[in-house]
Amino acid sequence: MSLRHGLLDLLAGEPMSGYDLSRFFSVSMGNVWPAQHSQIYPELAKLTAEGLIAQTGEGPRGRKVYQTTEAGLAALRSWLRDSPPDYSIRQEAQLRVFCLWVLPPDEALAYLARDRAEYVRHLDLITATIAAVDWGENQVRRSSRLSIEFGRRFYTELIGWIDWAAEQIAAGALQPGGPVPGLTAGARLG
Amino acid sequence: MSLRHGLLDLLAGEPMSGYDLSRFFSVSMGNVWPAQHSQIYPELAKLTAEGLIAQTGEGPRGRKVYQTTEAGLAALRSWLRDSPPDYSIRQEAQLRVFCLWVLPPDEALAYLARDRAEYVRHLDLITATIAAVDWGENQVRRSSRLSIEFGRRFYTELIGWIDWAAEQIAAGALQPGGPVPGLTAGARLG
DNA sequence: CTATACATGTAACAAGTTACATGATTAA
DNA sequence: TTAATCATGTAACTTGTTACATGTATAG
Repeated sequence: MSLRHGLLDLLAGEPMSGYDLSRFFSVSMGNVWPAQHSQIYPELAKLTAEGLIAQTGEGPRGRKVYQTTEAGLAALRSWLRDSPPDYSIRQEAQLRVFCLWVLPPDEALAYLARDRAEYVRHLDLITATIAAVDWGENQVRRSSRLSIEFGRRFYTELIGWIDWAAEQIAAGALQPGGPVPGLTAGARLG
Repeated sequence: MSLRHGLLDLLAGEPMSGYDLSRFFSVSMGNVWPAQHSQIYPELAKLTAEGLIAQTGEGPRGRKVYQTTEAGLAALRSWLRDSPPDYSIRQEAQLRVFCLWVLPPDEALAYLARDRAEYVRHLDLITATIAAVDWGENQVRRSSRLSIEFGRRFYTELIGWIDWAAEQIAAGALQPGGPVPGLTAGARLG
C-alpha cells in the first residue's frame, strides 16, 4: 500500500505522467521508497479505476497526465490516520557491512571507500536540490523540504560513520584475534 | 539474495536454530533487513540443500542447530566481492512524512511525536545492547560493533531531525499559504 | 492442569524486480 | 537518417507478508 500513497501525494502536489513520476521518484521519494516504471503504470491504472486519481491531460507520444482527486486526498489522509506506520527499514548496503569481517581488512577498507563515494554523490545531489528549489512557495514544497532535510542529515551521518568505521578497521577491528565461535571442525565439514 | 547472506553471516558467527535466528534478527540485522520466521525456515532448508550451511546439532522440541560451512563462507565472500551493492533504502515511516502536509499542523505534530517515541525506544535498545556486550571478544563481535554504531547514530540523528521538523511545523511550515498546484477544479471533479 | 514460550513448518497472497515489447518525437 | 529520449505498457519471476497449522517443554 505504500507506493499508491506516495503516488497520491505526488499527484496532489503537481499534475504528472507516469514517466514524470518515475523520474521524480528517483530524486525525492525514491530515497525512502524506490519504484520502477513497471510498478508505477499498473498502479496508476488501479488508482484511476478506483477514482483516487484522474487523468486530467494528455501529451505527445501517448503521454497521460494525472492528478489526485478529492477522494484520493481523503484516502491519503485516512492512511496516515488509521493505519499504523511500519517502522522497519530495508537497506541492503548496510546488511553487507555486517558481513565485512569475511574480507581482509584492506579489502574491507576499499569496500567502504566505494560506499562512501556513492553516499557523497547522494549528498551532493540533495545539497544541489536544496539550493535550486524555492521551498517557501507553497504548502507541499515546504513539507517536502522537511523530508529532504532528513536525507541531507542521513547521508551526512552515513559518511561520518564510514570515516569512523574505517578508522576502527585501520586500528585492527577486523583483524582475527580472539576465538571466532561457530567456525568449528563440524561446521567446516558440513 | 539478501536474506540468505544475512543468515550465512549469522551462522558463521554462532551456531543457531531458525528460532534463534528469527529472534536475533530483530535486534541486530533486522534493523537493516527484517525477516519473519516464515521466510527463514524455507531459506535454511535451501541453504542446507546447497551445502552452504549444515545442521550440526539438535535440541528439544525438534530444534535444529545450523552452522555455516566453508562453502557458505566462500559464497558470502563472493557475494561481497562480485555483486554490486544495492544502495536503495526502503523506509515506510519516512514516506509517510512526505504526506504530512495533508494533516492539520497540530495533528502532524502529534504524528511526529509518536514516531519520536518509537525511535527513542530503538535507540534505548541499541544503547543497552552496546553496554551489555563484550565487543572486543572476537572478530565477528568487533565487526558487528561497527554496524550497531551505525544504528546508534542513525536513530540519534532521526530524533534530532524530528525535533527540527517539529519546530518548523510549529513555525508554520505546514500552514496553507501560497498556491497548492494540482488541486484545481479538474482534479476535484475527477 | 494450564498458560506461556519454544519450535518448525506451509499456503495463499501481495509487492517488487527484471526483462521483454512497442512505438513516437526530437535534436544532431 | 539515426541516435537519444520520451512514453507506456505486459509477463515471468522472485521476494516478502499474513495467516494457518501443529506440536513440545517448562514454569507456575
